[in-house]
Amino acid sequence: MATISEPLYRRVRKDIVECALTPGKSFSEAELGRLYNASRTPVREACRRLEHEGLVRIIPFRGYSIAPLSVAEFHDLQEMQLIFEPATAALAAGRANQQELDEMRELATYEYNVEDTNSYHEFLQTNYQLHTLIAQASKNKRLSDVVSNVHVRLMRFFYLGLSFESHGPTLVAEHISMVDAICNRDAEEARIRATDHISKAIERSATLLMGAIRFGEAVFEASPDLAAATSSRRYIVPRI
Amino acid sequence: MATISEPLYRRVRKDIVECALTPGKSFSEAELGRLYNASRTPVREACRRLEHEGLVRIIPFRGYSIAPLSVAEFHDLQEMQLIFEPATAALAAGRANQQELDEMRELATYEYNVEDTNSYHEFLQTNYQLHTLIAQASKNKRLSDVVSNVHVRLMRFFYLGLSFESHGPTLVAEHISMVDAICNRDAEEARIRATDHISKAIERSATLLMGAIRFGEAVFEASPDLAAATSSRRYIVPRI
DNA sequence: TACGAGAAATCGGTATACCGACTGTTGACG
DNA sequence: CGTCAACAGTCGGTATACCGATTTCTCGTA
Repeated sequence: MATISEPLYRRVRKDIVECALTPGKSFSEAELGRLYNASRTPVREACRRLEHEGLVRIIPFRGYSIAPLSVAEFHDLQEMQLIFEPATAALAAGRANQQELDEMRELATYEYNVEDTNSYHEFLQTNYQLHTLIAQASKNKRLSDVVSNVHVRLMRFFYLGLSFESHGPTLVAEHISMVDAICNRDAEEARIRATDHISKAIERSATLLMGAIRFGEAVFEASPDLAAATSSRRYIVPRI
Repeated sequence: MATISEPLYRRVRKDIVECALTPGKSFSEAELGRLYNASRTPVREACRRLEHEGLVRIIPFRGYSIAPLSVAEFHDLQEMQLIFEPATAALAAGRANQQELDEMRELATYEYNVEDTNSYHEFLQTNYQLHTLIAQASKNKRLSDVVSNVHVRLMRFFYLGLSFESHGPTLVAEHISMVDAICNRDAEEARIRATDHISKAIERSATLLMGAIRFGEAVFEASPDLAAATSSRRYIVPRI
């Protein structure tokens, strides 16, 4: 590989996910190019990709900003998880191969130390890998791409410390329970346990959200999504 | 709006969806630029977007091709529909506003003439609009974006005449039944009817697939997805 | 004739100059 | 003093020249 664009894209994505690039912060192509030592063309390309993935926002003729974090987005993404994960777990139960099952067990047993930030971040990666692997095991590439994207976008919230705090052993137990069902090829049980896992994760983050909204006023945006959703325009869906 | 990129993207997407651009056909940036009277930059941008949406394939340093249609993709997309549509229908039952409900009824009653290709294409658009509207009524923007993309990708198969043939009244009945449940704010009933609708659509297309695979040898690719999926590499999911 | 090395052509990746859209500022006029 | 219009600065959109990766063709050699 000799392209500038691809590694640039990965680096910027990593920095956005880990919140090294502040959510909501606006920037210009030249600025980002200076930061990562690249010229405008690959920067543009990376930004376009990131926009499709919901990590960057583009205002035509104006500029860019790191996609802000909003309560609405957090809610949307978790709602999607609640729909997707039980489905992928059930499919994985029927389709995963032995290698995948082994890998799942390995990833599911990872536990982290609440006190240690590095350990927490390590866990976030492991958690991402586990859920993505389950999605991949569904053998539905298009589906697993979507699930992976949902996780990537959620990770930004987790990197802010929004969730998971002090839930280490609980989470591991839920993961193992889910993976067990998949290993037993029990699709319905896998579906139930995945639903349970995501539901509980949503409950856990709900309480944390309360505190986060206040501290995060600089980071969280004032939910323009909601305004757009409730505006009373006529619903004409465009054709292709 | 004064950009070249955006309308170009829409035009190309339309042509791909309607199979005016042959699935699998390879092309170069310059070629597409000549076809649509645009220079390389906007062409590149449009192609990148389309790649992300699964309508164009990019081979690095080599060139582009219109994403081929494969049985694997068709299967994946329908499987996703079976997961997403019942969920969006249930959410829409709880969240749709009056305008959306009115619009749904209008779209659901559209019937087409089996003999007339124009009428069939008109129906494909209406069908797309209905399903997209239901997704939008879920008030989950990220979810509805995904659902919309699944439909766009499926429409290519339908434009080939792969499905829907001579099922007009049946389809309309299923649509109305689904919309009725949503209008009654009955989430569980909406979920059931959406599941029913998609299941039947999958069954209907299954029989049609048989014939299509043969006639479509030039159009359908030999399922490299399956080969990739079953290859016995070690499953290491990359980190972010 | 078969094969392989090297040259040439093709085409995407990148850098960059230029253009036009949008913003913010400033100054003149009411 | 307030308002609005003209202007200048900033920055993304586009066109294009150049570069390098990949492939293909060709020609010489075994």
